[in-house]
Amino acid sequence: MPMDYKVSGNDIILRQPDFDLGQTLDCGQAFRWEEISGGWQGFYKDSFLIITDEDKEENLFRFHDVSEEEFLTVWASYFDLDEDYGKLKKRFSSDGTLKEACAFAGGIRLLRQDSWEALCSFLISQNNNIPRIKGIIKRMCGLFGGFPTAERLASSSLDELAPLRSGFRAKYLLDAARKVSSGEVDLEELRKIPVEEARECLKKITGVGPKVAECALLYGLHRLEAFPVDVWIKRVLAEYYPDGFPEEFREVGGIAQQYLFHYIRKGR
DNA sequence: TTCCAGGCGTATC
DNA sequence: GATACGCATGGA
Repeated sequence: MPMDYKVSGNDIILRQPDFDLGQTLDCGQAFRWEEISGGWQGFYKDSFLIITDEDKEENLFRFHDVSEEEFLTVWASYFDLDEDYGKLKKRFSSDGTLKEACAFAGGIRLLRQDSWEALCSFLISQNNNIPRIKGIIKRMCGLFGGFPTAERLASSSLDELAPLRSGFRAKYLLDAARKVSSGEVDLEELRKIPVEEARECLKKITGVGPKVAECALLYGLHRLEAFPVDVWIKRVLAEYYPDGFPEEFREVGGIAQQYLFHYIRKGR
């Protein structure tokens, strides 16, 4: 499916069905986006973006002050524009619950986030709520002048992280920073190896259990077979899938999970 | 005031 | 291997 976009002055105009900014950027997968008039602003690594709805009827979006090269090399990947979500949703529609979830919020896309940032984000997410997760990450970026690299974080102390008010999670961040910066956990390598091995490798980090490992795999490494189960997904599984989640969707279970998560929280 | 939040480490059985 | 409890913080 060729990408449908054009250059407009300093901006890029994209035509993209199956894409809703709020549903995608505020559904608990990424925590560095904030709503502005007509759209959203946020970061991928150090790249800043303002993206607005250009024409909702026509599925048009405006990427502000973005060169064609930056659009193609950074944002097209970040927003997963190569994936045909229409086709995915069609596939999911053979299941009644998933059909409902996709009908409720069919504009969700699975972002291809930075692996290190996603790992940190979901370490912070544990036993926490979304507004506070955002607050902690915002304070972290403020403290370090952008999202800190693993190396930078590894060279800091618990005292330095105190202003984050991240509670017991601060020590987890430091352990992750040490193991990633030393190469003991090689995040990029985890894209290639069998998912079960990648899971076990991530769990070497203190504070990474089953849930955080799945989130790091899905949101940071785009391992679509990862299926994070939190309290909300537990409710979905208990209520709608008492015999287990359908095996036929397992290879893209992470995307299905994203629709279901949003649906159970906001959709009924 | 008490409960809960995209859990995990530890102790105990 | 299963289950119970504490953990930092702050909003509801």
